[in-house]
Amino acid sequence: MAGTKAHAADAPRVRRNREDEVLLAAIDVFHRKGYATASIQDVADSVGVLKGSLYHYIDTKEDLLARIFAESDEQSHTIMQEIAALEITAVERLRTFARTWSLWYLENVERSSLYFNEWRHLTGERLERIMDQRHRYELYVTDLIDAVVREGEADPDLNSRYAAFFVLSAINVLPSWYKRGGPDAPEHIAEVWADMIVGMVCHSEGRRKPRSGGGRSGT
Amino acid sequence: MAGTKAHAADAPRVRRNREDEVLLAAIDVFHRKGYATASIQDVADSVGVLKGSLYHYIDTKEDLLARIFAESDEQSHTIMQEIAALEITAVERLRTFARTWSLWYLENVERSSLYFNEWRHLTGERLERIMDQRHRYELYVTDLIDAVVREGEADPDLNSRYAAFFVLSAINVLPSWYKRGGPDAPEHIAEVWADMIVGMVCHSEGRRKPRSGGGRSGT
DNA sequence: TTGCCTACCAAACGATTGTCTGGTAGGGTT
DNA sequence: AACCCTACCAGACAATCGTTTGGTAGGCAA
Repeated sequence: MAGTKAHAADAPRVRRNREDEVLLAAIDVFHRKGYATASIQDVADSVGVLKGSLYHYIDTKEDLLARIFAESDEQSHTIMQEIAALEITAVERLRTFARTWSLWYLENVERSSLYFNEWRHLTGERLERIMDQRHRYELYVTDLIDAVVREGEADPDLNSRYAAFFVLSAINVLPSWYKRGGPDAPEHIAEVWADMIVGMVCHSEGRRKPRSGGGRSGT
Repeated sequence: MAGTKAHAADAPRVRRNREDEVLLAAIDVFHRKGYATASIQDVADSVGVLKGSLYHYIDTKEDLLARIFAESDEQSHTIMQEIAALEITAVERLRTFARTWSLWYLENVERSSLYFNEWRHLTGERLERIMDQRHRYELYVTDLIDAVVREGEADPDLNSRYAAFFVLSAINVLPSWYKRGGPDAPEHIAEVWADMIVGMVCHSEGRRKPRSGGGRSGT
């Protein structure tokens, strides 16, 4: 209960684990200046430490970026599992996917902006892993939309691959528009976004059924 | 007819104006490596010139980026005027906007990718001009969607600002997905994209009318 | 022929970069 | 008291960066 490292728990309460502090500072700095433009110096300044000292916690600058991404990957994996566990219609699954995901992006603007804008700066195996992850997302959404079509809730002529791109685009760009402290709560925006996405997929030429009352419906 | 500079016309026909050559090389290099990561050296290598020699054509590295953007701005301004000149329904205007714009992005992937990914690296007045332009686009699309609502082709409860974001997102992200030489022609993709966008805006709760036969319809 | 202008080379500049090395203060363990 | 380990400092490292300067080959005009 006192944390994994016993002696670290005695440090002043206000200071979290220094390693986390470095990660958080890096997220902020990389988000504001861009990974390539931001320097290790900037991150060190933000933490309040000489730049050389950072190498006590990280191996390289790219390693710092990769670690941020790893955290994001972890959290997104959790979200995906939660959605997968729900027993609901394909349409409702799509809606849940859109809403949950939009909300997460809105609540983690910096992290998700980094994920979309700076992934090019990874190299080798780490780059491949990111691109794999991205590809799996596309497939997941494509399958989801195919399922919606199979349920008869969308136009059978809908190109599910394109539709998936469209849906992902709309969600992914959220963090680049959103400014914190706007008039609308993130929850509200996420709801609207989910509506638009489901509407876009399901609008098919007059074939739409009324929205099933929130519960599940038989296939 | 021999070009603006008489003596330049005698240069080997295969070599275009060197200034254009520099711009094209910069577009390619900045697109591949990112503005911050790419060096003036890289651009010079691509042109086949020492890096110092580039400063015969440009003032600074940022100036080079800004000049690329200026070209893009010019072309987009032309497109906007062409669309504005058409006398068509708001829905068809939206569709035309989406189709034309999508197509332009698909045919100018490098240029438009730069426009979306590297605009942060401009400073001062040039940055402000870009952000102004961006803002004007949002307003234009918002107004367009309001017009669609006023025509009764979309749900009156539709939040036109959000819908505009959504539409712009979907279009803007196109160049980051598209790979040249894929199975589908850019024209086809643009058509599909326009359909999805119009569908998303117009799907409003069963109020949709059949698509007006391509011509104009009275208000 | 003389002179100018364009287009480029060759070489250097100061600044900044990511990273490494060696040292050390201080708390914890033995 | 002796030792070790973590967390950091101080300072240097080579490399790379954008940019500048001075020079020059060659075509064009007078």
